Amino acid sequence: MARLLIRGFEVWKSHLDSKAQAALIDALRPILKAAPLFNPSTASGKKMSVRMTSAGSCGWISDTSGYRYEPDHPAGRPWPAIPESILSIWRDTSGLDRLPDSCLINYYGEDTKMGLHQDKDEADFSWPVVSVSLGDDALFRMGNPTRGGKTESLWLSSGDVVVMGGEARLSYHGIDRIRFKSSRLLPKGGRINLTLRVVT
DNA sequence: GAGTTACG
DNA sequence: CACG
Repeated sequence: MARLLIRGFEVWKSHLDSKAQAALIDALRPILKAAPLFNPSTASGKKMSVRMTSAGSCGWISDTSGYRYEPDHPAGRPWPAIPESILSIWRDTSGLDRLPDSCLINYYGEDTKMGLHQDKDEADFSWPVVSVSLGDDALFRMGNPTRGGKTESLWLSSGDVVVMGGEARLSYHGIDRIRFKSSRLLPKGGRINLTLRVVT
């Protein structure tokens, strides 16, 4: 549907219809079984409210040792492969031949928030980051490449895709609020965000 | 350091 | 009292 450009963030509203969204949830089920969600902490030892896991050749990890990409789930097994249905969202929205190495899977519950941050643990910032929203609505905040200054917020809903490339690739962004049970995609409520990245 | 809160 |  509509494509908005806000501070360099490319927002594809309603990119995925409800059938495609349901198919993605089905594709995620075996991944979450093989690589269960875990509750990370920041480098300073504070618990994050989001729960996460990954698919792909590497996954983003945060613990008291710091932020990095690892080839294995904390339990020791390699991350599951990224399903074709997810790779095809990357192709459609990025238009690139190169595929992402990593798909971070974040689960947001009723009170989960994600503070303003940059995605900067990747080797080459010329590749965009693609973010897929599934489930409950989320208030997304978009800032600037440096801390401070004005920000703009936008409600993201299930099926929306955000592409962070170019001037927005290193821009601060975060999630301020979840409208719990605003969507019926996940019967128990909550939001799943998929973040696709070229890491290496 | 992807956290939390105060404050205008 | 919601927002930045």
